Amino acid sequence: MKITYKGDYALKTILDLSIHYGNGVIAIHDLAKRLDIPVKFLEQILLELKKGGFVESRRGKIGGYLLAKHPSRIKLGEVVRYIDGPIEPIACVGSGYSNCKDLYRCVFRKIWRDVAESATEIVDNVTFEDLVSKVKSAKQRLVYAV
Amino acid sequence: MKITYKGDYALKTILDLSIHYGNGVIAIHDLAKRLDIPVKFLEQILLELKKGGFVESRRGKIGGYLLAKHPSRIKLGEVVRYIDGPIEPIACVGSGYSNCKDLYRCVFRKIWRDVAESATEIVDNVTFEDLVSKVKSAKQRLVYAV
DNA sequence: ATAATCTCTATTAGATTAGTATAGTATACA
DNA sequence: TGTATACTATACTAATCTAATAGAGATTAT
Repeated sequence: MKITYKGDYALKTILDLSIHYGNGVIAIHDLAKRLDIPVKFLEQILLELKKGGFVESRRGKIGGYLLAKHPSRIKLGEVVRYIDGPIEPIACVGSGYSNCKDLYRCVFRKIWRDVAESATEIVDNVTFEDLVSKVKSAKQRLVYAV
Repeated sequence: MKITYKGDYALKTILDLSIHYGNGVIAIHDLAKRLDIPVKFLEQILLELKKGGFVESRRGKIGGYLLAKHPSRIKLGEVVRYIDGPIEPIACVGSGYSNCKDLYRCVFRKIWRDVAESATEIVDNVTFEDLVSKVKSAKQRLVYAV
């Protein structure tokens, strides 16, 4: 399991769209500015997120992007798996490897599977709605702190 | 957290040496044959494991490698961290990032830390002695099965 | 001496990743 | 109906990482 730079920003993109959920579309230009990454790079991320069914787009002059479903219906784990692949420390955990040749590997596999399961349990138990409320309460604390 | 090919074989190397613990040194040639990887590649792995204090070596004609400590005193997690780096899904979990600039990142960081902690708990709770006994009982089952 | 073994560093080939470039297509609106 | 603005799609590049190879050297039993 490795979250890439692209994956990291895919998550931040969805979080941003979650925060602005219900306010219509958001232009990629604004999104890129807030996330502080190149527009062209973000384009690729958004295209991939669209293919994955996480976001929708409107073309044309007042076009932009918006979430394809309510933030409460998008799990953190789903997005991670879609962008950065299976949540496993090594590529031998999933099915298709059950008849592994060497005993050594098998001894480790059980452990990697445990690790993958515990990680999955964590990230599949967090929705973007949860994250939005965390962002909001963090902002709240900031206000009081000042 | 990503176990590389090299890391995978570093673990298998230590497991092999654990199985043969107490029988003196093992020549790299034999090890490479059992693990089925190029000798030259294994050399680098062993050199690194030596630097990490996991194995010792004897030079000269009847030289070879052996574990530097008893298999019960080597945790799986130690070796993983030494060869493949910190057990984190993304490089923003450890200390040194506590003053992160953007709120977005902070919201995710807590989760990546949770993931890292649960993975660490698993791999730090397994010693190579444990793995050896698993290998042995697996072999036992094989015998009975035939 | 010499053969067998470990030591050390450099190099290469391929894959992955972040980022850039460019030529489109769709739509609102004057 | 023209045009500005936005999304679509694919190709390309530079940097980094990884697996693997190469070769010269150091140590030790016999």
